[in-house]
Amino acid sequence: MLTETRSRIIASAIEVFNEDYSAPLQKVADNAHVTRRTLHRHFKDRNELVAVCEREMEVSCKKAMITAINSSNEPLVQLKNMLLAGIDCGAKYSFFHKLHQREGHTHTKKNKDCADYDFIYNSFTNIITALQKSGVINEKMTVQWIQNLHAGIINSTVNVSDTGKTSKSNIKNFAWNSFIKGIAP
Amino acid sequence: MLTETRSRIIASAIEVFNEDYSAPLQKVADNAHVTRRTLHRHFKDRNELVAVCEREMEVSCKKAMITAINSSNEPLVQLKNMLLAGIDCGAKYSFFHKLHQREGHTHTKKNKDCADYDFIYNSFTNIITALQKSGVINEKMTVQWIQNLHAGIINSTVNVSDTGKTSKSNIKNFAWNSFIKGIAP
DNA sequence: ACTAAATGTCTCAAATTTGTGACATTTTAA
DNA sequence: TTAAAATGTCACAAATTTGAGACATTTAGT
Repeated sequence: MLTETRSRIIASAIEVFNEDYSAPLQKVADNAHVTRRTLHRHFKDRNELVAVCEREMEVSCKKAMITAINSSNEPLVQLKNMLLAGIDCGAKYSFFHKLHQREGHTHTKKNKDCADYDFIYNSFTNIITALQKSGVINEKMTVQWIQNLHAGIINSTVNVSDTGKTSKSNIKNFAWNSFIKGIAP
Repeated sequence: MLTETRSRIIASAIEVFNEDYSAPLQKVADNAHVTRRTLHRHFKDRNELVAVCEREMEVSCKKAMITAINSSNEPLVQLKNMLLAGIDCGAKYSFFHKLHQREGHTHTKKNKDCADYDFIYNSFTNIITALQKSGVINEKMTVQWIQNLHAGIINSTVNVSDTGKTSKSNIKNFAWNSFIKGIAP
C-alpha cells in the first residue's frame, strides 16, 4: 500500500487526536482525504493507529530534539534550536509533550520512550541551569515553568500557523524572541 | 437538584472537553465524582451539557475580561489584568479561546457571544496598539501573534497548575513576566 | 492499453456510548 | 426521627462508532 497515503493518515490522526483524543475515525479519515475503509486497510484498529501515531511522534520529535541538542556546545544555540525544532514538528511536538505530561502516564525508566524523553528533559534542564548560572536566564524562574512556556510557545505557533495569516519564518522569529526575552533576568 | 453538583459537573466537563472534546460522558462523570445517571438527571443530553458549558465559559470569561478592561485607563494595567483574569479562569479560558478560534466556527456579529468576543478582541488590539505606539511593546510583532502568545501562556499556567508543583502566585508572576518581557521591543 | 495495486462504495454485525425507567440507598432539612 | 430530595445501582433499548467482506472504480507502472 502507498506509503504516502499511510503517512498522510498518520499526520492527520496526530493533528486530530492532538485536540480531540476520542474523535471518531471518520474525522481522521476526512482530514486525510481518504475513506474510513482505506484507513482500516492501513491500520488494523484504533489502537494500532494510536500506537503508530505515538511511535511516529516519539521517533521524529526525539530525533529533532537530539539533533538540536547536538547542534552546538553553546547552551543558547542549543536552546534556540530546540525551540525551532519543536516548531517544525508542530502538532507532533504538542502531542508528544502532552503525552508524557499526562497524569496516568506512568513514567518508568524501563520504558525506552520515557527514558529518551527523560534524556531530552534532563538535557533541557542542564541547558537552562547553565544559562541561569551565566546570567542569560532569570534564576528565579523554575525549570518546570520554563519547560511549560517552551511547550506553550510551540503550541501557539501551531495555532497561528493554522490560521495561515503569518509566514512561517516570521512565526519562528516571534517565537524565539518571545521565549528568550520572556525568560531573561 | 443541588446546584453544587450541577456546577461540579459543568466544571468537570469543561476540563475534560477542553482536552478531549469527544470524550465519553463516563469520563466527565468520573471526573466530577458522580454517576453517569446523575449527570443525565442534570442535563438532558450531551448537547445540553456542551451548550451549558459554552454558556458558562462565555459568561464567566467575558465578565472577567471586561472587568479587567475596565479596571484602569492604563493600557499596561489593563493588559496585565487581562492575563491574570485568564489565568484565574484556567481551563475555562483555554476552551473559550479555542472555541472562537476554531475553523468551522462562523463568527457573525449577529451571534451575541461572537459580538462580545469581538469586543474583547478589539479592546485587546487597541491596548496592544497603544502600547506599541508608546514603545512598551515591539512594533514588529503582529497583534495576532501577541494574542496567541497571551492564550498560550494562560494555557501553560493551566498545565503547570495541574502538576501542582508551583504555587499559584508564583505562576502568575512568571506568566506576567514572561509575557510582558516576551513582547517588549 | 493493460494489469495489478490502491482506493472507493455499499453493506452489515459487533462493540461502545447514550439516554432512561425502576427501585435502593444516602443526604438534607424540618 | 422522618419525609422529601438527591444520588446510586442495575437493566435495557436506541444511537453511534467500529471493523471487515464483497465488489466497483481509479491510479500507477510497464
